[in-house]
Amino acid sequence: MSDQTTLTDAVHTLLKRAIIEQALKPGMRLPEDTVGEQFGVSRTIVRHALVRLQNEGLVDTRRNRGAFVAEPSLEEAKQIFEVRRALEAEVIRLLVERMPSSGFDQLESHVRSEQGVKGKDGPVSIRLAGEFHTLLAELTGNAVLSRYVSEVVLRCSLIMAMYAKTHSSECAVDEHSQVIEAIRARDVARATAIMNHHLGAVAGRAELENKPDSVSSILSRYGKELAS
Amino acid sequence: MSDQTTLTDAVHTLLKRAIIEQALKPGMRLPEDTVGEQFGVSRTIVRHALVRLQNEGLVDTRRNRGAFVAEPSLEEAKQIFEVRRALEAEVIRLLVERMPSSGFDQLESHVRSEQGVKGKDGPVSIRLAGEFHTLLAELTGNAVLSRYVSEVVLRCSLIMAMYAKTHSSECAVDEHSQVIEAIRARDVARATAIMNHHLGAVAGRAELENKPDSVSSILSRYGKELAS
DNA sequence: GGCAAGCAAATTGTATCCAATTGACGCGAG
DNA sequence: CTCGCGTCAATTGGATACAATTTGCTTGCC
Repeated sequence: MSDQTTLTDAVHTLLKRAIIEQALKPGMRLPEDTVGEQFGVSRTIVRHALVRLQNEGLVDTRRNRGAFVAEPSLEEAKQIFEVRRALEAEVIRLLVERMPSSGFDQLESHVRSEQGVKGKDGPVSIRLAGEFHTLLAELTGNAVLSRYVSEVVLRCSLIMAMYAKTHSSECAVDEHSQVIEAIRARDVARATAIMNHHLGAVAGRAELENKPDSVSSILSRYGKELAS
Repeated sequence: MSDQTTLTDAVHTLLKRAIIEQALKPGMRLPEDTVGEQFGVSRTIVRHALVRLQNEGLVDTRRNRGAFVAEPSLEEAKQIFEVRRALEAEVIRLLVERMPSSGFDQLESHVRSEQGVKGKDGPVSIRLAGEFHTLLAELTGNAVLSRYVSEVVLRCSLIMAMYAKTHSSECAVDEHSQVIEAIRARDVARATAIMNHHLGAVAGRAELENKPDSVSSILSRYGKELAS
């Protein structure tokens, strides 16, 4: 997968990183030829990359209008967090049951990386916070689960980019350590509780900000009057 | 989504149906221009559809080699069932909590459809059995969850196509009814237990059939002798 | 008879080209 | 002054053409 280095993969990866690091902000347009000439490839490539990003829920495309960085509505955000909670609970259950031998080392090493950028709210911090969860999922050895977790984590990054003022990474790192410890102690209930609290805090921080809901979701409540 | 009727969507849908109904069997090649001229569209469209199918795990593509209907290994199959169990457990939890008003009617109506084709092991039976689970997921109102369930259900259909002699739909229909009843009674534990048993039976049936494993996975056990 | 090198066919990877749809601007009527 | 309509630029949707890579087969050599 990684060495299957077609141009489409490269563009896809770059765009993905640009989106989750908030270089490309939600709602921003992504014209195919602009992106294409930026990377020095043709529209065909960009198009394929955009199709994949759309499947991952990171961009929305509207027919004959173009692609935009996705703007998840609050409703969508809730759904994503709901799924994420369920998936990560499964991850924890599996890890308590069968954490690979080098697993804890990798996790602790990652947490140290996170602590290394503690305080800075830059893009690196955001990416690392997400990658902790992705790493956790990969350690289950279940590629399907890992892919899904990766997707929802990325979309959550996008949500935080929209609805949270700051990523507040300091509490996250602590909770990451606590999760590791609970898993090491084979305490499913505690690990799940911490994880739920962790995600709940993140989700709550997002929802408390009274950012305007997406336009389409607002108008959908008024559209019925014109439906006849 | 449905009225965004681009050609890519159409081809994607058709190929998907052809695969899960086993008209296209696992391992079968899907050359872009063959498929293209079959549907009367250009390779561009087919390629987009194939990219999407690959993301859904229904086809494998190898660089400069082409696309093949996926042949999930037993390992992959186990992973998919693992994720499916977790996702469907979440579906049940959510439905017990917030089943929409017309939900039970839709479910019972669907089960009646399934009973209508009872006994026939044709493609229709396979599709309906899967759609029950998809419908269940859609009733949660969570589009993300619904999409993931839909994906794993489809991949499970593919797995059954490879590893199970018959789809044995008669027990499935019964268990579907039992799940509905348990949800109606708001009994999460029972509903989950039935669902796990249901999926376990399906998975077990797949593994007990000693169908040949995928070629690469078989040969990997013999390759060592020639490896030097 | 088996094996390696090389050639030819098939298939994908990428770029370019034409057509169709959309949004915006400007003009004129009320 | 505002609203509706027509034209036009911009952008995507789709098809075709060319290049690169792989595969299988043929051929010649050992």
